[in-house]
Amino acid sequence: MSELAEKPLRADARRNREKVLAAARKVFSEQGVDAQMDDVARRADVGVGTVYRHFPTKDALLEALTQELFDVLAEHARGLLDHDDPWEAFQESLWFGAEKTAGDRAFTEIVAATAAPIDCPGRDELLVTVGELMRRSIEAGKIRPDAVIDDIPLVMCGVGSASAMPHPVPDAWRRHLGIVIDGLRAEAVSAPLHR
Amino acid sequence: MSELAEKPLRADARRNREKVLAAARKVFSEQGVDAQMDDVARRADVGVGTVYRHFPTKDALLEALTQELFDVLAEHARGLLDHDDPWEAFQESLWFGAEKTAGDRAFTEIVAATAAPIDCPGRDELLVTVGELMRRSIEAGKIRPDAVIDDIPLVMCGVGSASAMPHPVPDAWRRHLGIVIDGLRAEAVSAPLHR
Amino acid sequence: MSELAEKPLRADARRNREKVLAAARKVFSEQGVDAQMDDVARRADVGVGTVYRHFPTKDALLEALTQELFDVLAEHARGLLDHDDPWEAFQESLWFGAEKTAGDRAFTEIVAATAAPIDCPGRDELLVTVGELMRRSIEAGKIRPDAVIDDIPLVMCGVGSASAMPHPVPDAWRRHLGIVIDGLRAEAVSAPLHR
Amino acid sequence: MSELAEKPLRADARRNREKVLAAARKVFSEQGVDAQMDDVARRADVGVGTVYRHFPTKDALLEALTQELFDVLAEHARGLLDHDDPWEAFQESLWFGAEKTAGDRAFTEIVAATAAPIDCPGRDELLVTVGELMRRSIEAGKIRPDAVIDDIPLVMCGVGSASAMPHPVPDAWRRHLGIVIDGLRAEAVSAPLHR
DNA sequence: TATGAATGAGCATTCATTCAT
DNA sequence: GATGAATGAATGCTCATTCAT
Repeated sequence: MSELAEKPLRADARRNREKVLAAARKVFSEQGVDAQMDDVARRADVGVGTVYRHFPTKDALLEALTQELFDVLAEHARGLLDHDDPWEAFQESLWFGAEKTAGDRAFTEIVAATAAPIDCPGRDELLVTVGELMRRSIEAGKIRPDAVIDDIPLVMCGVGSASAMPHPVPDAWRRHLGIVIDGLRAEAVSAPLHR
Repeated sequence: MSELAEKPLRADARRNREKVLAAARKVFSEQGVDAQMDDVARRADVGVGTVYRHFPTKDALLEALTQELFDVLAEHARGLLDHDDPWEAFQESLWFGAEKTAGDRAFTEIVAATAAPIDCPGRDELLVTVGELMRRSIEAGKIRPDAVIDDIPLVMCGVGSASAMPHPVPDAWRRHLGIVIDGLRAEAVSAPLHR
Repeated sequence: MSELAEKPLRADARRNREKVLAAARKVFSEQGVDAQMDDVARRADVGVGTVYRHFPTKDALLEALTQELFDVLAEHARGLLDHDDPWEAFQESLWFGAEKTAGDRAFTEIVAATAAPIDCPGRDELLVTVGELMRRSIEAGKIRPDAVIDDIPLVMCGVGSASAMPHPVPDAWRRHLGIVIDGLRAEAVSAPLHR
Repeated sequence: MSELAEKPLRADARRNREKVLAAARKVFSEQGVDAQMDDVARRADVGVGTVYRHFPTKDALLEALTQELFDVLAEHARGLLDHDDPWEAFQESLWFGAEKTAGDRAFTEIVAATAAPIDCPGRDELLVTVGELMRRSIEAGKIRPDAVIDDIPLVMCGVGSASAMPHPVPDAWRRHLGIVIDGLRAEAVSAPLHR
């Protein structure tokens, strides 16, 4: 925890790193991964050079952003492992993830792997944790037994795409998630999946 | 069908147009909208000029591709309007659409509006028809009454993204669609949507 | 007249050649040398191939056009050699040339050599003839003795540019030519040229 | 001079901007407006990107070049407004303009409007000033009373074309201008212009 | 260290010319 | 011969990344 310490980073440097990340979050979330590094720099009110000092490539920046988001989600999900009701916890993990994610164009593009194949470290960790909540919910008879964790990312693509629809409907992603959750309930099974 | 008659097009021209369309279908579906026109030309085994003769801009080509797909789906959906069981018909329209669409990167990017705002004429027509099937299914008590047609495109984004996942699971999209359909059933309602 | 005969050319072929020339005249004179071969073909109501059958390259076509014009001018100038008053004849040759030439963008570009260095056969012949009229006028004491034939082409550039001015003034070229002619008079000499 | 202050521009940036302008001046003046941006960059010994950083489009660069030239001419002409003898001043403005302009292919093409309709801000200002010198000269009985300012640009086309003639004669443009000036004298009038 | 100017490979598009029908 | 579709080199412009100040 301290051995690894990657140079404490001067105070102003850390501040700049944060400014860049914040700007990048906004810019990429609004314009998608095709947004330009110059835009990020401008939004952060620093020179491009500074952006590159902290993140060696555009992909690295995107990865940091993605990682950061996955970390927040994973952290939250881990907290839910202590929840009494796994089904409640599972749902909450989805709602939380959707909330953080809906309307983030870059994130959606990356998750849909539509964008360049950026490594999503943190993704797997999140999925493992949510997968555990899922397993418990299945065990508790709340989720259909044939559901698997890989079903979840696709849901998130739907959620993410909501805000980009031609005629965006507010809360469209909430409707979507609601439907999917209902479809995941044990009672919902009409036929085994993968017909 | 005959009134508009846009010049019958010489036999070889039509053949090339088809070659270009086929190549574009492959290239864009594999690499997404960022694929290059030169790639399309190479794949079609023609010069770029030929691609441009048939489609004045890259966007026009993409639009043609999209339109074409929507047309197939709309046509199919229209045929389903005659089906006895609207719920069966509705499901079939989704399965058909998903089948045609799953794994098509460009289409997914466009539908998720992640890509440049390409006009999707045909999209609305498809939605109107599927919307009608939906309405009838609701009336027949098969689909939850709070479902709306705008819920569908989000599903398709999930379907489309399936093949692009880091560790693609075969039939992932089928599982996804199965779950969503179960979530759309009238019996599935657990709480009104849009909590 | 017959020995040289470059293949009599079938009637329809000759007709096509004329159609192409007429179209090219219009198109290039309106749009300048950057006009496209396809435009010429469309205006002539033939395929590009036909244009190329008669003129192997764009430059050849442009050259034919230019030649044709120079021929008309030279022919006219030759006729003026018989005129009694060389000064009258000289002026007439200029007015005639200007009339034929004013407003012809391509011709002006070529004469101003602004355009690709197209060979102007015929140009020299014209200049020789007009030069002779000039010489006689000088001899007759009408034109300033220090004038030379090379002064004339520059005048024609001014004439040609008139119609392309931002706010074209009708008859602008006539005013220009009038001024220059007055400047060429023997009485006009204020100081030797080429100060 | 200070209010508009368009960012002082770093020393190296200004230097490069000058290098680009100088290169562009040479390249376009030699090869005309069809010269390539890459050529300009190569001549300036910078990357194309640098050219584009300073001038967003080729047209903008051409416009800057043109503007710059017009500014020099207008400035010079304005200085001549103080001259005692308007006729001397008028002539001087023409000689000065011709000197700066002769042999500049791009400028000639633009002035002859042969090239794409580039805005020539500055052109009007120059003409207004020279027009004033002209008016005064007419008033002073030195220039023919029927001359107008619009007669001047045509002269300049002749001047500009001189260096591009097939067999360029040194000082050809001087001869041309000398003739025209003589034609503009009040004594030169033989018949009203625009016969 | 921060800045933003410089770089140049990359890509969409045009158009003279060729050639199959 | 005529047609117009096919070709592909050429060209303007972009943007991730580097580097001088």
